[in-house]
Amino acid sequence: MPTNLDTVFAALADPTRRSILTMLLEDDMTVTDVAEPFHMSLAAISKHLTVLVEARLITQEKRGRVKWCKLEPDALQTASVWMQSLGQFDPLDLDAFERFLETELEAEKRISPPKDI
Amino acid sequence: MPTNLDTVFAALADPTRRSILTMLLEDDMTVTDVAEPFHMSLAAISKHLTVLVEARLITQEKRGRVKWCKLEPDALQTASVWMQSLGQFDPLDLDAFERFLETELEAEKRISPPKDI
DNA sequence: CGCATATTCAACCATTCAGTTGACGATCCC
DNA sequence: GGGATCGTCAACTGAATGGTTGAATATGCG
Repeated sequence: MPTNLDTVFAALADPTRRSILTMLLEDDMTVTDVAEPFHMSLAAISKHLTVLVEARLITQEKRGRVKWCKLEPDALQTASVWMQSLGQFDPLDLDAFERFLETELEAEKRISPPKDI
Repeated sequence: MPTNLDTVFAALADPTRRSILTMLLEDDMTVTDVAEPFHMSLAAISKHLTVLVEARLITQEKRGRVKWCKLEPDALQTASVWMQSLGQFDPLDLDAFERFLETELEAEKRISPPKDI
């Protein structure tokens, strides 16, 4: 019985799925539009999207022939808080947290969406 | 060529490994001590520890016969910042972030260390 | 030295995962 | 109705994962 954290982290462990999430950060997209930049079959992308849905990282809504994919960032928060608890600073200590953010925003810049990360 | 985010998230996707990390949050431990609460072979735990080392989530240092495992939370930060960027709030907006933490600390309480999560 | 402890290695097994291809069900539109 | 498009399903493959057991390697100690 995989827990929520299991599925969320497993979903995030794949670079294709992380790319999809960053693409959806910009806008909602249809399944074929999501698949377009990748060199892999539509079926493969469809499977990736199912993984993201089951991790509750996205939702899908069928309108007519097409299915729209929408980022659902709430599921990230449990995982994010879990990770912060390992970061060994008190999440309520915002001073420590501000220091953490200052040092870590450099690292973020090194991450370049929408390509594979 | 798996990237850092690949290995970090993959490492976090396993509940045994997350349990190990929370145990190490309390104190450094030897390999056999880490293995003790789990119902699985020492070799299995040794493999899990290797995964955590390769994700740079822990370090190991051999002193005499025993090998000490130490939490290395820095590797979490890249991943954590990546997740925050998906959370759609500006990490520098601490007001928004404080609101986020208030609502999410409940969720954290539902996570009970040191058992399997 | 010789034994016990600590950890890893090697080989193996079952399961899951990421991808493919081809067929199929919906839906839109002429 | 009939053709084109959108998306999933089913079956398959190869590789990775999580676990086992038994042997091997270090190291500490009497």
